[in-house]
Amino acid sequence: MSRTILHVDMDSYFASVEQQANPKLRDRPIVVTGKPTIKSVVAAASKEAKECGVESAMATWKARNICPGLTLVPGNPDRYEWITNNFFDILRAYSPRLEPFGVDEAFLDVTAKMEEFQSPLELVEGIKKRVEEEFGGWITCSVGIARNKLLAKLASDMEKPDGSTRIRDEEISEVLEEISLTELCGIGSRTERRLNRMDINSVPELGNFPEKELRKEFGVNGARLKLMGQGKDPSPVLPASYEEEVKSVGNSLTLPDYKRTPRKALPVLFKLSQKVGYRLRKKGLIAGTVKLVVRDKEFNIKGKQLTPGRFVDDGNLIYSIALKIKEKLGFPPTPTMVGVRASKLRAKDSLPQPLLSDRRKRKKLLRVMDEVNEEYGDGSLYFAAQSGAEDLLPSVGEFKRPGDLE
DNA sequence: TCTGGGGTCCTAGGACCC
DNA sequence: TCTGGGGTCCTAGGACCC
Repeated sequence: MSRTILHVDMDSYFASVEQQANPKLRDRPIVVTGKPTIKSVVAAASKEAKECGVESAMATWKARNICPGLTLVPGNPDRYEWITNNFFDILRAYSPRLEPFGVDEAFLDVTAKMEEFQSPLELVEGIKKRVEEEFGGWITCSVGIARNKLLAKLASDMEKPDGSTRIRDEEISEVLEEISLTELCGIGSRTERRLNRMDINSVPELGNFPEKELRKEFGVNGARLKLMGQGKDPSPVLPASYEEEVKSVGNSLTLPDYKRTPRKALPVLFKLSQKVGYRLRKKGLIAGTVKLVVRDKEFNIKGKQLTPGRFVDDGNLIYSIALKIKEKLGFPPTPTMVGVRASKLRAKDSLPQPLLSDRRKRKKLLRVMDEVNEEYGDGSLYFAAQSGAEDLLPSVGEFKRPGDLE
């Protein structure tokens, strides 16, 4: 029996959430960015901003240029997470087989639910009505309906915002003829280029290509690619809760021009390490592996990781491990980005508690620091020792207000 | 005025153990 | 005196997604 799979995608998600939260932003072109500076990039654009041509991932200066009067809004991750949880709860009422895909999308297998409805579209109308009731019409979603995840995802993109699109089985081959390779989720620009080199330039060509040759070029992925070319996707909708097992926690930052030297990058790395440590503690996790990532002037990314044989959740330790890695990896003369990522995570309480009171004091100290930083903002309080960059930290008598430190 | 920041998964090779 | 094959862990790098 054929399955009925939905892909539900929130429209202009972060921007809609901000407009819902703040009436002053409604009906106006806004973009949500990481930091509201001209140097950053658009994370989400409101539909008013999209109308003037603003797209996500566009540099904010460029968005400003094509859309005068654009308002930049800093993101509020906690708010998005909260709304996302409400959103997923609505969907779960229709089927427990919900697979979150990013913060604002999910696949839903409603095959079993179809007996109760005349058509999938009727079910989708129900979902949309619930979403509207919940969020006052300010946050809407677009839904794709098809026999598998690949096609449902494709369909949800076809009519936006607030659309419902169904790809019926008999329409599949026609749809596949009309789309480009990269419109299939899983084929990016690199894969497209490799396919083009094999003289595969359309989705049907991919579907008809000999599997053996695809395997030769792409390994096990070759078989999957061929199926994609035929609009097939046997993968199940895997139910998982939204908060479920994070695999890694990392932070990175593109350096402003004046910090693009190894020496000036170190304090940034130090702060990123503290942030990673803080996030781990907040989640009650400890990490077995630390990875240092740097990007050079040519935008090549290099990373090196280390598994030191102990578990860490302390920014200072993470930083010192990062420094150790740096000795081996070296730093490009002009680093343009630095990042730290912690992986091999496990729950903190899965480790035996330390016996030394010294450790306990340190734990307490870290907890107090976290509270201060929560109150006054990231980086208000941190260790000066071990930063490897003491000279750039405020000296005694030069106390700075939170937010002054960069 | 180039090109953010958060992640995930996969592969391939090397080390090490049995 | 030479040396197979499997399992597991670690690491580097690539590709992709939102």
